[in-house]
Amino acid sequence: MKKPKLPVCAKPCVNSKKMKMVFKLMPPAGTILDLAAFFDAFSDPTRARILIALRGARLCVCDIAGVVNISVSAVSHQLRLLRALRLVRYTCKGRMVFYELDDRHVRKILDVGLSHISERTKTS
Amino acid sequence: MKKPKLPVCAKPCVNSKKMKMVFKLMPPAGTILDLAAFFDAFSDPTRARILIALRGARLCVCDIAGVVNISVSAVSHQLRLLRALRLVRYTCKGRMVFYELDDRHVRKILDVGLSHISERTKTS
DNA sequence: AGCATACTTGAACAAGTATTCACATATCAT
DNA sequence: ATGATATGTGAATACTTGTTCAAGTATGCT
Repeated sequence: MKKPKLPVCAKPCVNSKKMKMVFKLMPPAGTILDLAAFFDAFSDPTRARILIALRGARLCVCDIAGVVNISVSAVSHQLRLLRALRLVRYTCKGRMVFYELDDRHVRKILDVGLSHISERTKTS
Repeated sequence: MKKPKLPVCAKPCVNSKKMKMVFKLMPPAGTILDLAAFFDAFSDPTRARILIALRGARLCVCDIAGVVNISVSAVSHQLRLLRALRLVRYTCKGRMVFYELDDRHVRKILDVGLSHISERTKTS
């Protein structure tokens, strides 16, 4: 009777100690989803333009539309998302609504992103 | 004969000096597109998990699939995108390919994003 | 009150994309 | 060489999403 082979793991490369260690470092699923949603706010060119514009000054919806060169409606839709994710804050003055970046993280992310881009274009 | 009214701007709120000033601060269109594409890499939950996993250690495709709990094929497709955007680097060891984060910006962005999330969840 | 302005919102369509499946390539073991 | 392992890739499908259009709220002006 042939001695049965030792049960070889179907995928020798997986289940390594390293993998388990990394797995333990992973944040909970909810955190990852929030993180992805947070970055998603920056991932659309229109929203990126809006955020960069707001990095320069506090602006009303109308001015944002002008700077970004897109319809007021489209801006409003995007601002709704940015509001929900707490990337922007707003204050009402009569019928006008002024938007600004919500906190330092947003500005920091924009800065790091922009410097990443400028370094990339320099080296390639 | 009635004196004609001064030509009032159709939208009084636009064309303000502030808007023009902000407009001049805007980076060129290409830069914005690159920036959005860069953040887009972080905006998918799967890619976010991959990047966070790689923040913990250098991993082969198989291990990434294990940690992220998704098919190897799906991981490979995402890695292709991450490679194209230069967010990850790889080195071959035989038939295995090890991936790691490409530069400090990527790690920094993940860190700032995670701290944004943790502060948000604390205050709300 | 009546009208214009500033902004918001819901529905619908178009465009983009993440995953799956099947197959291809390449390396290692026997 | 043969088979198994590790990864890459093209096509197809299902899902997501950004913009537009039309209509709705709310504030200010005369």
